[in-house]
Amino acid sequence: MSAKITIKEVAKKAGVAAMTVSRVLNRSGYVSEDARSRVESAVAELGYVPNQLARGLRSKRTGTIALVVTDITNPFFTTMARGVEDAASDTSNLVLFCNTDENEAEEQRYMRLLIEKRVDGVLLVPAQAGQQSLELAKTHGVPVVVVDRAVSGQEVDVVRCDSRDGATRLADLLLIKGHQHFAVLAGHHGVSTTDDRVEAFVTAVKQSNPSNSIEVHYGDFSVRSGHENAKKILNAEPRPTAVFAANNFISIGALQEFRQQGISVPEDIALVGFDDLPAALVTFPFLTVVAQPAYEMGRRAVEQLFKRIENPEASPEEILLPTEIIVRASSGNGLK
Amino acid sequence: MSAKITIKEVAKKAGVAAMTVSRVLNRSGYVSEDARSRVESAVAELGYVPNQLARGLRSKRTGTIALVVTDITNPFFTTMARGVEDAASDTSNLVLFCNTDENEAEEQRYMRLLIEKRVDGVLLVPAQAGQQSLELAKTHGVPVVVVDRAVSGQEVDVVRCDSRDGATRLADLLLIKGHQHFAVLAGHHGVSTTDDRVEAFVTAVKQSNPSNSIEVHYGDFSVRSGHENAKKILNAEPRPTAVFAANNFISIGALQEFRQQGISVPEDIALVGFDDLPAALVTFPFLTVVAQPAYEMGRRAVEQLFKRIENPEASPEEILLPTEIIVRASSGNGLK
DNA sequence: TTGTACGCGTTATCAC
DNA sequence: GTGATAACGCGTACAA
Repeated sequence: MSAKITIKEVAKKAGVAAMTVSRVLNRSGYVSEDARSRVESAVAELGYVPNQLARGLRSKRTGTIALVVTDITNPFFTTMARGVEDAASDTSNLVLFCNTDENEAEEQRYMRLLIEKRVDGVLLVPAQAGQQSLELAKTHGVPVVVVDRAVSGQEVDVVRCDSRDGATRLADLLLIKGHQHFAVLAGHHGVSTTDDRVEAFVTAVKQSNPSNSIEVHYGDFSVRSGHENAKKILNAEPRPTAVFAANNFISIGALQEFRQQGISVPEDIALVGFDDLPAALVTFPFLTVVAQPAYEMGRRAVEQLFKRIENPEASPEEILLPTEIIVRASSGNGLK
Repeated sequence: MSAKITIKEVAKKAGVAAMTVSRVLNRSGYVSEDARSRVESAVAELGYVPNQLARGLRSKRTGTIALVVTDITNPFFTTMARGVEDAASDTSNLVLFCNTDENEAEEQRYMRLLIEKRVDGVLLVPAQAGQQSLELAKTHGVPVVVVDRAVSGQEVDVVRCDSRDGATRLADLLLIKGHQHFAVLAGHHGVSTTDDRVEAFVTAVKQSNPSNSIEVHYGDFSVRSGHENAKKILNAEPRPTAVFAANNFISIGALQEFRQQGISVPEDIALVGFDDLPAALVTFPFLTVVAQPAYEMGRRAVEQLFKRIENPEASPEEILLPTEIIVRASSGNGLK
């Protein structure tokens, strides 16, 4: 247990000043070849590892960013997290991850902890409006990039997909197949992805034919919510023939509920949703979905964060990534 | 953009010394009610957030731990990560996550970065033997708890499941159904979970009847590996009637391959494996598996890490968590 | 109960 | 090219 080696001991061993060691390590300033090689061997011999705490205290850079999501357990966010970590790793940055469970108080608690840690920046999937957390970050000069969801009235970079467009395409798909009675299994009211998807879907359905019926059930982005709201649909009159689930977990919950009740998809009811399941997790690709490029979203968000860190004064950007509609069995062949 | 507030400014505003502010914040030492309340309002008014870098530099505690896994994208590790984060969050600790992709060089690179950051401890799923990383950590006095996999010849805490026991139970299940020709789709040779599972399975099969046939195909814990090795099985002579996949991804790869080739599971071939898929991700629970308590493993590992941090001299413990065998359709009803 | 001096390990600054 | 010095923001040790 070599007592902790500091830069001074390396300096002494190499016969130079601490400052010279620092210059070698950071490739800053001029150092003679001779001194450089002596420092390098001293570092190797002593097994010296610089202390990032001290470094960060002076240089205001910690080499750490944070990813705040609602639940890493959702494969959409897991994939995003992998993209984030890969991109961060390219520049030797490390990533802290936080789960808010869609809870604003938790989000703010984490934000405070992250500010304490002096992270270089934060990637935030806002639990809801995100106002308070964003203010907090701004007050303390911590760069933030919002991911996946939009926020209103905030000057901040956003990397996300166009939920309206995706929802519209799913609606069109179902309308072409002749459906007239729809249901939407939505997430939390007030979250941009929920509101955008619901609004676009409803609009498309109503524009196609004002006498189409459509019921919207809010809940949250969970399997349980999918179950509960699917149950309500089955008792509705007229019973919807096509259902739009606002995310992957809701789709799965609904599918499970339908199966339990002996309702066949797509024969008895068509089902479409947002967010594809990773190919590695699924043996029957079955659900018709709008797939969002989660991995790419993670990478792009990191790139944008680094740009923001480099240039804090640039005006905020909103980056919209393309989605892809993948038609599979669950949307059916249309009404008979 | 309040310039950065320090403890001194809080002190001045409250009319006390910085030290008193520190005492209030850390609830250490005596502080009069009067001073305390003045400090508290000053903190609130200024929106002061302590600097963990400076704090950690003095106190040798950063409130950060790390989780090093092979791939967060594997739901087994995702679930574990959630357990880790929840447990860490209970005591306001933050978690750094790293993906090694089963690569030892990457593992060591991360370990060095984590030492630089002076994390309080590391939870490590060793890519392979883990020797070098563990030595590195020991040299620098960083506590480590090994998770999911065993390591040999190292004095270190380990939290994992009994792979031998699980593999044996799966073998017994298949043997009772009358199978005589087996195949194992294994992971990397040299990883304890691979070796334990293979060895226990082979032993059980051979002990039951020495004339049973069994072929073992090594690869890695990926869907691709499942595909490739499943292909080899189908060409074998005699063709195995029962297959044991060493983890969830291999199971899925094999299942996909069988389906593509028109082979029915379990009618044509029985399939069992390690690691259940989260209920939230699956609409047909189909695979017969040995399920490991990933979430619990994450929590326990954190607890053990904190114990180790508290008491670095205690002798290392190996904690074995129970597994559960879940019998579903994929193991079939036995040979006709 | 409160305050002062000092040091944690590093880098920015300015001299040589 | 290189080094001495101060400073980053806080907590430990001790004194008052």
